[in-house]
Amino acid sequence: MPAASRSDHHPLVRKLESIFTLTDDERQAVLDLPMQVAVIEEDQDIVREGNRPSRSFAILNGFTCTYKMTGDGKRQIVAFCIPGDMPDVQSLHLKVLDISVATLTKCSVGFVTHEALWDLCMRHPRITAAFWRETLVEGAAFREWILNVGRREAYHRMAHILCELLVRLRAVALAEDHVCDLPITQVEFADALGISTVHVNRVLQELRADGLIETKGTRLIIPDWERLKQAGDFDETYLHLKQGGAAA
Amino acid sequence: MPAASRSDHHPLVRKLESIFTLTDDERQAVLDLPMQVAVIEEDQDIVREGNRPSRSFAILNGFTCTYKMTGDGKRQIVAFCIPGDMPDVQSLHLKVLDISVATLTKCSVGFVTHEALWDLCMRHPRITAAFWRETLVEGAAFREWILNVGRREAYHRMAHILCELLVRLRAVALAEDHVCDLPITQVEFADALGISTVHVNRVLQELRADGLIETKGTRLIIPDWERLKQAGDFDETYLHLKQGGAAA
DNA sequence: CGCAGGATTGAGGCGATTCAACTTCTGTGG
DNA sequence: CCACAGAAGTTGAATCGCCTCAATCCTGCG
Repeated sequence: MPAASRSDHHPLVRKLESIFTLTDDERQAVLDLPMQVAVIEEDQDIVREGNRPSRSFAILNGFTCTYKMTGDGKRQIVAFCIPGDMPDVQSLHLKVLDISVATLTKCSVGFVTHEALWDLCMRHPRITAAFWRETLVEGAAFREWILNVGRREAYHRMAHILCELLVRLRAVALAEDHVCDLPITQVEFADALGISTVHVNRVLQELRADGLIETKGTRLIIPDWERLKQAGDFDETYLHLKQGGAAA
Repeated sequence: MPAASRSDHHPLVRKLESIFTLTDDERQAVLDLPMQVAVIEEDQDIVREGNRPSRSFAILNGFTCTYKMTGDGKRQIVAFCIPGDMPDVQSLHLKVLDISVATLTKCSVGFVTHEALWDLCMRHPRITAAFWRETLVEGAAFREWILNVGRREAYHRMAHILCELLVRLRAVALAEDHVCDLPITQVEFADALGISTVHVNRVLQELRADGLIETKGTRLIIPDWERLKQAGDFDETYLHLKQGGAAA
């Protein structure tokens, strides 16, 4: 079925299908969503804290992060977003954005008006439920992030975030078993982990020296997944991924 | 109207009414929710990470916190929960809990089965939307928490969390303008802020010395709200409270 | 009165920071 | 194909914020 296979390429359909099986009616409604695609260069803000957007967007391609700033200009990245994510769904309910979303690489994103999203949700309660579920999963990731930043030392913190990224990338088929492309600079890691760039560098060297990771440019290779997991005190439960259904 | 005034005491009705105006039908559906009330002593876990609960609960009275633990036994509190909050709604969608919820004081909590909640949501899309909105607000608080722990020094971190608590307590009429009862020990603050108890103590002393706070037992008095806000780099936008509608 | 949990204090140590220089990449234009 | 510029990554030294350990002091309460 060419139609069905094409719909699999729609990021929202893919995301929703990973949560529950859509009826034809529901799938069609999602496919009918008017989506405006835009390409955005590296290191650009897509939306900014304080904005009052009238639409949300999904990452179709590329990496982004959501971040906040302190009054004295220090940045904290609170999440890395990968294809399929919708970093600012919140704006559907909350008038003014409390975060900014920036591209880490050149990205293509699909904008959908709040009006269209609302309409979709009101007609399809199970889709609303799925979005709500996604918000809850996102919340779980934030909680783990707090634990990571609050209670783990830099070395373990870094190991943990690398584990999270690999597992999430695997879930959207952007990573092989223990290899992935990670276009994240040390400055960005620093802002994500709440430490300095200098220290990120030192910690990465330690991880390399301990044989837990290898890097070639932006390519990350994990020679010993079990030991990295252990170093990062990582247990993927909090990501609430569908068990089993990663591949294919 | 005695009926209406009584319904105002229902924590969920109150919460929902703070988001949008319920129809009589919706209000009645919430009031009809079968809720099992329980009293739980201080320092008890209500639910634990790894549990698979078949019901969620609302805090009717008292303080709780949600927390996570690292593998080596360090605790990180990720949120303080006050009356009206439902710390584990997530369990409605996510099978296994990624957090524990513990009482800080003796609490009364109201349990509602997932079945009843699902039923309510499926019949009343606007109520689903309101719950979803709550989840988004909770997420915003987590993000700010990450920023706080990741990028602010202990002194400012503490000031910030005190600001958040006061504002949230005011919103549910549990605080006067600049005074509230805060039954949170220094150990608990330490676990919330990601610092040691000793340091919590020193930071509190600094805040007192600077005239930003006063404490009498569990009573917190804020002599200079503006300066405390400034010290905490606090801007309440992220709490997404209905503007205006605090008092009364 | 005496106990327990919470709060407080001091001293020494470590993790992480800052600052500043230096090196290595990567992409671009001559 | 090489030269160059800017970004990213690396290094060392001095310093600071916060931690740990351990003792002490409260305060409410049986």
